[in-house]
Amino acid sequence: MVRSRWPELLEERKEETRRTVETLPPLPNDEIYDMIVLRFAPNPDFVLTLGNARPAILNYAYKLRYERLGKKSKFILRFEDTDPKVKRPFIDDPQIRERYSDSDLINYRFIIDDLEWLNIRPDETYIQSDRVVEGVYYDVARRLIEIGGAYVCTCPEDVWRRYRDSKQPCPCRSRNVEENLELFEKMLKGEFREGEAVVRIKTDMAHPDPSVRDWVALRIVNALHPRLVLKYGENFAERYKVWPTYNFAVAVDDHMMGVTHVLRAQEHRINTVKQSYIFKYLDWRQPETIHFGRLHIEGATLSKSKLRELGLRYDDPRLPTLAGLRERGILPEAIWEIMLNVGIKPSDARISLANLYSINRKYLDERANRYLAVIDPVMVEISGLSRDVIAVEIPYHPSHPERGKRRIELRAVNGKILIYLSRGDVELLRKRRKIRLLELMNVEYMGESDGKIIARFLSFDLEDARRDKLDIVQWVPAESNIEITVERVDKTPLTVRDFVKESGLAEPDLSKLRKGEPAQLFRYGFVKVLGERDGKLLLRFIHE
RNA sequence: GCCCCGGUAGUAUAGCCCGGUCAAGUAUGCGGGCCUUUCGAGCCCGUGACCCGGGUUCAAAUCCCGGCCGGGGCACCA
Repeated sequence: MVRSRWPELLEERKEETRRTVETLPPLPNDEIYDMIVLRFAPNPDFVLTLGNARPAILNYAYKLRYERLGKKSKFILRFEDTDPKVKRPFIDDPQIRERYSDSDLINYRFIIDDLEWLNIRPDETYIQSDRVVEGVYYDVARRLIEIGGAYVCTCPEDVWRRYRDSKQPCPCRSRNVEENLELFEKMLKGEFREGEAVVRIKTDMAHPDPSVRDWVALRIVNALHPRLVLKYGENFAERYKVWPTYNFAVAVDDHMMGVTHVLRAQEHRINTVKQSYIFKYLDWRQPETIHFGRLHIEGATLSKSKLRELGLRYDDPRLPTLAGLRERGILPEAIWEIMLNVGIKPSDARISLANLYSINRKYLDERANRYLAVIDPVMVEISGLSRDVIAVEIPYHPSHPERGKRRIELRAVNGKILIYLSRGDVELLRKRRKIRLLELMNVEYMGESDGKIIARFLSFDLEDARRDKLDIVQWVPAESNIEITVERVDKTPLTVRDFVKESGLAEPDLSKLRKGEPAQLFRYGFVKVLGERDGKLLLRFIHE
């Protein structure tokens, strides 16, 4: 459904971002590189959130920026899944698992889907767990050991911590190269258990930040990697118990993949320092690094672990995951615009919903056709008609007459027609006495009888309504209409199981919309079609 | 506690590197008006900010110092 709309979507967004992508400030030292290589490196322990959209979009935006400036540029997607224990790449939801089979572990697939939705298409994709199997990190570790830049440390963790805190080297630091190589091979063969041996990078035991002091490059993890198990089986996965730490894998990969610029969140600042030791030892050029602030969104957390704890489906429309926002009716163009707007400042940014909605509305307004619908309907009888049939033709979109009109017919019996109004508008009618029914006629309030509102026909003429400054309200014919239910995400707190729902009636034409398509209900707001349920059309409220 | 980074209107952002053109631009929000057969969109007007205190200078949002506030890091997580 979304896919069928995608082509035109693409065009529109390109038009929009083209300007802004080019207004991004140049990256440091961009002139010394023939090709600008950027990367987005998520951990597949959950789907992407709005927070991840910042590095994903910004990195990709720079790729586009340089390409448009006639410079070669490349965007790499790299899955950083080197901790099979603490950050297991898995969402344990059988319903989701059914949709994706075999070797495509769902998170990897979902992240690619999220990026595709944002129209981000990586030039290259790598998965670090594959590279572990290829031996990439082990090879570099051996080289570092050989040149004395790394050593195997067999101190118990608490013992080492004491050395570190007192800025003293531990005895392992002075082991010779041969011993270290031998110990490392023993690690790989499984002769040590988790915690018994690690490979450390020799840094500076007096470094002011204790975490920089001889940090761990590889360690033994006593857990099978879910992806390797799925792809190659347990026996195979069993062989890989030595895993690189984040900093080691990143330094190795950034270099081997030719990454020239790293744009990441400021929480990684100290990691740049840690990684610099590897670049120096191996005489590699360290990528230029830009750290931007963290992202917050009004009314939600962007912490993956907290989001997971909520126990909701990853694409629940209340969640600030990209999948959730997509379900909710936020368009990828809006996410792009917000991210480009926020930019690469080092300070944190808090996105307000009003802002997000306003940007989203800009794109939605173009696309969404207009429909008549009433919430909490009240029947109104209008008398005084002299025709038997009253027909109106309402354009689908006020700014796009080329989209055509649909015809709505009302039959009068004994000069009377029946329609529905929203309860709120009935109040308006009582108060103002006279009102205009959108595209239809002007009526006057006469009273009530049998729970029915009685009104009298005044005229068809719009000019009369204008002259008398009548309020214009939407209506639905009593004789032909469909039932609708609207799920209000905006009114549903995360702690509540069921969505707040509103029910009403709409003109029959609304049911022609396909699943996933947006619409605007006059004077109500933008909605998205979810499909039919219990004989009613289920809609999701997006925003006003 | 230690170490980094930051602080422009309600929110986001431009300007800060290379002091004057900034009595600070833009978007959104809010108030008002116009337009429109929607309380949507569009158009117009208005509202509203340089964290505080010192210093340097003829001149500081921009440079320096101190304070305050906010964020991040201090893992065999990423």
